[in-house]
Amino acid sequence: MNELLYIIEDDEGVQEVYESAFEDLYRIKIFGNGKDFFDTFANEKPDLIIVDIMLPDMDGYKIISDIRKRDERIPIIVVSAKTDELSFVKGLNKGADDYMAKPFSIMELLARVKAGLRRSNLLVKHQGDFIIDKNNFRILYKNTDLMLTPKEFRLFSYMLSSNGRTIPREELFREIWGDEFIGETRTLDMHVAELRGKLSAAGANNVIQTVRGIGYKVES
Amino acid sequence: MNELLYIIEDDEGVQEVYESAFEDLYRIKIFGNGKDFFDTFANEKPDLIIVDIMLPDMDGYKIISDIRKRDERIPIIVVSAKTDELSFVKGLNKGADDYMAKPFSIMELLARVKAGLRRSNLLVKHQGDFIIDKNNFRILYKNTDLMLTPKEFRLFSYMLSSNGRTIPREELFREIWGDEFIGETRTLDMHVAELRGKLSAAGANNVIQTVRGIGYKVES
DNA sequence: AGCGAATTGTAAAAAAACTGTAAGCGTGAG
DNA sequence: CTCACGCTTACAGTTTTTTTACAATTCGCT
Repeated sequence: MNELLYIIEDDEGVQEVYESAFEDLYRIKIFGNGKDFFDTFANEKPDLIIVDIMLPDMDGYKIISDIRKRDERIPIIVVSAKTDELSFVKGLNKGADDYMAKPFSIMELLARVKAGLRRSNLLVKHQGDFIIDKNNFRILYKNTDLMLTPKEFRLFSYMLSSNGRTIPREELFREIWGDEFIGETRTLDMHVAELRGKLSAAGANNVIQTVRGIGYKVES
Repeated sequence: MNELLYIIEDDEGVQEVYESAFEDLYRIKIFGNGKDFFDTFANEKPDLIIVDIMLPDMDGYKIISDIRKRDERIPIIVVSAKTDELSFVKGLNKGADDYMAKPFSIMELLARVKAGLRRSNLLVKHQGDFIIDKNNFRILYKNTDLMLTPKEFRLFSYMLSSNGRTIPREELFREIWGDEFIGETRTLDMHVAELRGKLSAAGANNVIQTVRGIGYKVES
């Protein structure tokens, strides 16, 4: 559900800063050098990449252009301890989208990352006839707003994002309700009923199917 | 490679100041009046324009709006010897991006120009009918200063700058109040109420919409 | 096919959460 | 001192979420 960030940074102190900053907000993987990064990058693409320019085994600029050779659009944020503009300009010319000087504030970091994700349109996701608009916490079905409440929004976007897989009730509880695991109650069913109501009101029928004994499934 | 600046300024003494200030940094062309400027402007577009408001043959304001008719995005910096705020406000409303009072320091000039070339760092930002003036911590709506307090200014400029996105309350707390995130209090609502009051007093209605359970949204 | 337990759907009521607004307090600048 | 500003408290009006209670459905088993 959360966006996945790759961070290339060798300083362990700074690594910790990243970890605490993104905790609970995004999923992150931190690489201490360029090689580890590219090994993983070959198999899995993140939603955004943060690169420190000064690295032990590889030039940060080279990393940026290598990333760009393999992928045109993933947002890249350059980070550098150098205060001079030149190093940033160079990074931007290699294909980075944004830059930050060390030391940076957590707030600034979060803002940049969010901006990067927005730019790449990740906050608006198309899923069949549905559009999940995380900017405005709405879900549209063929251009009509389903007018979901916050909980419904979270529930249904989770369902939509799990391509046709049957999602166990337990998983939904865990994801949407978290630890406050609710024992015996019809809460989930109620929300599903609400969703079904709003869906069919918008002309979308049989979107949420129940898989008895397991959970629910959303046709992709 | 160097950026090209056009400067409209009749005073020869001031012209020399510009020349020495920009020497080696940017290419500049200085015009003593509006006619010369537009003759050249028809054929070649600069990266930034500096306009003195008091000119012999033509009203500086008229120049600004004429430029804007022909080009939407070239940054324009207004310069005036008038110390009153009104002339600047007028310039901004005609489409200028920034302003400077004479006499100005070379450093200030360079900073403004640099900021202008890098639109993102501009101290004056146009956002729909609003003008965010970070020089003086004001926000203008169609010629009128909203007279915001510092906190209101920070809050509303943040809201304005997030193009139509729904901003969660949490984010507003984080951005405006920082880490002193106190649990439940109506502080944010109060400031929003204040803002709404001042907005509608200025004739701007329904600018801040509340998105229940999430936060607020400012229509783009 | 019929029965019963487990599971799911639904309506209504209850509880909780959320927002707007009024009133008042403390503080610091002028 | 007085006033503007930022914040808090209290409460009312709504909306959202959960609970309760019961109906309906499914499935294994005889």
